[in-house]
Amino acid sequence: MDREWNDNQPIYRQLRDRVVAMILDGVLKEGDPLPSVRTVAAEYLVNPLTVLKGYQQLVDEGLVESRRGRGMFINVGARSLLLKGERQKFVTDEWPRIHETIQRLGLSAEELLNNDGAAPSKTDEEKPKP
Amino acid sequence: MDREWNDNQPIYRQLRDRVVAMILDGVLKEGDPLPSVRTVAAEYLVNPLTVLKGYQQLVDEGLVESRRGRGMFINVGARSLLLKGERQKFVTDEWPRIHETIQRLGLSAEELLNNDGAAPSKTDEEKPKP
DNA sequence: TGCTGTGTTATAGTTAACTATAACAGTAAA
DNA sequence: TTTACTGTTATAGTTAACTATAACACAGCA
Repeated sequence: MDREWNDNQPIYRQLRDRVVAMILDGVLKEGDPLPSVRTVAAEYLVNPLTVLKGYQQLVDEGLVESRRGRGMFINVGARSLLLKGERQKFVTDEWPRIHETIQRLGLSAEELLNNDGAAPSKTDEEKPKP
Repeated sequence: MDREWNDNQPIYRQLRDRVVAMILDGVLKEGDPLPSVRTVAAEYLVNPLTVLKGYQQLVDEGLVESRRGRGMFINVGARSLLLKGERQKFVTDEWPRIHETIQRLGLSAEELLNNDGAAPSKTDEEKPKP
């Protein structure tokens, strides 16, 4: 049903990324509680410690506050903090490599960015480098 | 000096990806020998077994042929085989996730395409979702 | 108080990735 | 043959990620 887990990345980081995505998408707002460690562990058939590790990462980043006995809650300013940090990280760390790959494969970055997830255009199959 | 290794991915797969990139870029052509296992291991301060594992992957993909005592050589048709396979993999497996991230961060195509690794443009810092 | 839900810590075991060290096996050239 | 490269296999140890199981600590509510 769900695409579940990606083999390229440790689960705890994928968990962290999901929460980040939910904050950016506005699904989780400041003050909202995160789904409990045990709940998530049960739902995704994962060890509670793995979930905790992902959540701890969020605490370390100042995005989430942990209150023993109560739960974990989104901090105020979490979203704007993320918009700065994640943009920075993406643009300087990830995009350059991605862009390189796109060019190497002879794909058009423009086309990919404008397509809303539609099928890729099937242009030249062979295009030997000069 | 070099960006060396990326922590998100096992070294042997990064090695595999580098060779793939060299093939796509035409740095390594059909029939060319790969740099020897021991050479690479020494140059990158990595265990020979790790290099071998990366190379074996290429053999399994039919991109490279191993000749005991001689070396490892790029197969004929390796590049065109890659152009098909890697494009497919990128467009269907990797790009959707990337595209999602870009939209989530509210990044624009312009921003990404114009920057050649320069500083990101500082547009709207806050842009709450509806 | 007792119960149930939170986060947290402790202990211990498995697997994949990586490492060190060494030996084996084939090719080619001096 | 000897030397010096190749790829390959064997043995064994470390670390990070993940797992199972259990207990501890705190909050809130009946």
